[in-house]
Amino acid sequence: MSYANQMPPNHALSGELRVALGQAARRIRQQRGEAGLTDPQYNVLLWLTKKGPLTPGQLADIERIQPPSMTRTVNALAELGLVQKSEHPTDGRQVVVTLTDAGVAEVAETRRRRDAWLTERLQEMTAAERQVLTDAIELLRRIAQS
Amino acid sequence: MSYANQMPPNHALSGELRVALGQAARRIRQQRGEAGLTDPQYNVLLWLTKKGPLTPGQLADIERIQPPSMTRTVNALAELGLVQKSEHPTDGRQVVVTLTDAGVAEVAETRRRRDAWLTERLQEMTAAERQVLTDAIELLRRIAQS
DNA sequence: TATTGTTATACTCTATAACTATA
DNA sequence: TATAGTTATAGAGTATAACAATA
Repeated sequence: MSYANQMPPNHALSGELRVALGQAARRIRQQRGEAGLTDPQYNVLLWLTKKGPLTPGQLADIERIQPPSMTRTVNALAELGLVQKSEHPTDGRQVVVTLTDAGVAEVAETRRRRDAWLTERLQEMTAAERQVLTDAIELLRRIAQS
Repeated sequence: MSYANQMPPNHALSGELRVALGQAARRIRQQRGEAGLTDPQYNVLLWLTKKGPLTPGQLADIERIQPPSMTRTVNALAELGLVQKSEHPTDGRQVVVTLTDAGVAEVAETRRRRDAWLTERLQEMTAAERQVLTDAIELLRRIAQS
């Protein structure tokens, strides 16, 4: 058997990609500063920044975690004063999560700190390499959302 | 200000890449089958497959976690019968972790199961898109190892 | 009856601090 | 005294099951 005129088997790419993704993601995560927000907490603030107020259920769907997990994360952010929970105007079952001013400021500061390390790594790369990663982002999003 | 003749600022790429990486990695992780190994457990088996017997300390270094965390993972694998802990031949302080036959078989089976989902996603992509991800793997490794 | 969110409970990963055994 | 590994303890994320409130 030969693989002439054929890409390497997808399962080989799959295995390498999966391991590389996992290790890169963890490495980046390790760069969070002391006393910084955890990954799930920061992600929630990012979504609120991007989409405006959301319910816990919507946040759980976006992050693909179960509602009880999101309850926990939102409560932690509320205790930190970074988000505010309020009643839904028309549906008494729902809760609306809104960024506070402190939350907005925290997003800016945390983003700066957490991206700093990765930005340095990217600056060590060539423009062509950065382009590969730029192209990969869309594909990674597709994987994440499927 | 214009960005003509200039890449998007690296910090913008950094933020998008970080989020996309994290979400893709988590999505893939969610695909582990029931009763399958956890990520850290599987990673240890992979390293042992690749490098042969290692000490807990070496495994902790490779995975960039603290020794107590690795002790726990190795013990879990030992209880599952997938690795064996034995004395170091010359240094009584050290421990040697070796794959058992069951561990070797488990690696093959777990790899197959965990890669299956991602392989499907890759097959939905074009050859050019797969090439982007193939190129990205090396860059992700560089990020992970820096 | 269905939906939204929470509480209760449990498991895993991770970390730091303190301890044991060996070099 | 330094190193390798473990134990003790704690914090965070995640999940499922059961419950309350509302639609």
